[in-house]
Amino acid sequence: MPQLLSPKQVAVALGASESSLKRWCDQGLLATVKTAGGHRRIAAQEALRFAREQNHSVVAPLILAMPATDDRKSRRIEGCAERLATGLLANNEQACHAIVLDLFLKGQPLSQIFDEVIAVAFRTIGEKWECHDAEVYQERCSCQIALRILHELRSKQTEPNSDLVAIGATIEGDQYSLPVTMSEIVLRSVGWSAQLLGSSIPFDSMTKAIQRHKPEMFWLSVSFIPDESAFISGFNRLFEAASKTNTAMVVGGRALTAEIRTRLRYSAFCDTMRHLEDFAKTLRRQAEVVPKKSRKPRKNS
Amino acid sequence: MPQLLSPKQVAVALGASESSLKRWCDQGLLATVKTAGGHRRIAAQEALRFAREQNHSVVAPLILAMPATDDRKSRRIEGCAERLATGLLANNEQACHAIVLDLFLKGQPLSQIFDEVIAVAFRTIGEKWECHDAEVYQERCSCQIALRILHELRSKQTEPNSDLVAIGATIEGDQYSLPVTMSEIVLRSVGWSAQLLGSSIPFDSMTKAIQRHKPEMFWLSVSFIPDESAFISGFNRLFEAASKTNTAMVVGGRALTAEIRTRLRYSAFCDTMRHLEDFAKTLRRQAEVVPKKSRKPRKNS
DNA sequence: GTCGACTCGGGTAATTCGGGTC
DNA sequence: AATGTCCGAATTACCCGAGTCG
Repeated sequence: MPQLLSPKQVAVALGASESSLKRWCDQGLLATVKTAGGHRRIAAQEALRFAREQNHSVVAPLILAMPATDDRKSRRIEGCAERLATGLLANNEQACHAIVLDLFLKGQPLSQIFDEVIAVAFRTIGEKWECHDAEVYQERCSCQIALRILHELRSKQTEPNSDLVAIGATIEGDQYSLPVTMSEIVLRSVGWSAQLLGSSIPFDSMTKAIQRHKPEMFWLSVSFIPDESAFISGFNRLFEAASKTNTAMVVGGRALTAEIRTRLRYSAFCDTMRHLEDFAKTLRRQAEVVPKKSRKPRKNS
Repeated sequence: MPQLLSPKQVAVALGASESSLKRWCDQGLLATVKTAGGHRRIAAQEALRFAREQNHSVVAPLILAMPATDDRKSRRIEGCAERLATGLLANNEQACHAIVLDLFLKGQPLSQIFDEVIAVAFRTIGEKWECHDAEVYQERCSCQIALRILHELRSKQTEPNSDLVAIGATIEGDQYSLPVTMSEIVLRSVGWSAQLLGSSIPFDSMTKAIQRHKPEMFWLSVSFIPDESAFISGFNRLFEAASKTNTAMVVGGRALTAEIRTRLRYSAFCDTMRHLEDFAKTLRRQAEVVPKKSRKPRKNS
């Protein structure tokens, strides 16, 4: 059975307006089938044929070529993770781009896209890797693609001008930059001036950063712990330093097992990006009620 | 994914009249696609390319995905490295962005921007770090900013559709992603379908990638060598595998001292991005003379 | 059955076409 | 030789109230 697309989907795929598409259909340039109610439906293959024939270069052939950009799947967030994982492993950057950007433009909260699509996709890839169904380089390559997508999302955010500053990092030896980058974007999306230091930062340097910038929040994404005892002592020293500047310490990451957490001191532990988002919102509201130090006046309030 | 612009949009972006634009398109100076009704559509990347190489510096209000330019400062490449280093250390992302993108827009070759501005700036930062004038986190943070700038540059390149494939990576334990990312962009700028696997890839997995994709080139950026003898033996095994698929092995990076190089086998060693660019051009010309395997016919020849 | 998002027709304003001239 | 302006016809984009889809 042929894949049927709505006029709008084909329109965005071809980079044309819906009206133009309508005309083209009525002129017979594009074969359509009609629903009982008279709505046009275009077969994916037909759209591709038309694209090649007339336009020769399509804006987003991926939307047409990708499996099941059917209404149900593309609109709902479920299924996207699966399609993203497939796209990443196939090294189909355009398709991956389209999936995530679509969700973003549809108004899905970033935290949800990260938790339910990107994180899930990488969990899938990780499982495949463990079963030797995927190569190391595929996983790394997927990270590169995801990182580029994240950077694009970030560039679409409004520049934060809040006086609430958050600083984030990963610990020395932890090279997983994806989660910590997602955290930065989520924090920026809820009005924080979030600033990612980068991956693999020694605790000493984090301390320096806290002392120098006195942020309202410091977040640490921990995906890998090279030396557990060194981590615990280093982290707790960092917590001490953060207390002195009234900096909330937030931690997260899959390497923080319950067992390790019992030996850490922190302001909040976040399992997901949504948790982080909620905590950041709470903290912001509180800060607005109790202004501190040299707070600048806000725009309209 | 490639954004299509109308002739008028491009005309105002370039500060020319629509008629001139029409003529340029018909002359073949600007690649266009046509709608079903015969209207021209120009890819944003194509317009950017044209602006860079022909219409240099006559770009007025490129509000189309490029930041406003500052003629005074950005004209000469000298001094930019210094300003970039200052901007990076001050964590002034916008300024850094403007410096690099201005040079790009003015038509500076990417290889030159990388060699003479970005690399120099990071050398400066490295020196400051050694003198304890800069913190580790500042260096890492600078890398984050630079990476975002590189990703933006990459997104402005025309999508490679060459059948010359290059694959790149850094070795396991080498986390310096800046140089290898710059290499990818340079290769793409001279018509290669360059594909970065990522950082810290085991030799075994590189071998798999070569065997699976049979690229015309494999490049390795080596900024750090955890284990010298393991590196040498691993690399030479990789070279063997590459020979079997007729893949040119290109290496570069500051960790490759003359002493180590004597114990390696490779097709080319590149000290700078310009070297890499020149080598890639040479290889491409050769490949065009001696077409291989299932080479597709090129557009007009 | 409700509901939000989408699509239907059709009408109108804005662009773009090709070509000719300045 | 190259650019900018002007023209009638054709094409495209945007808008609206009613109806359909999921």
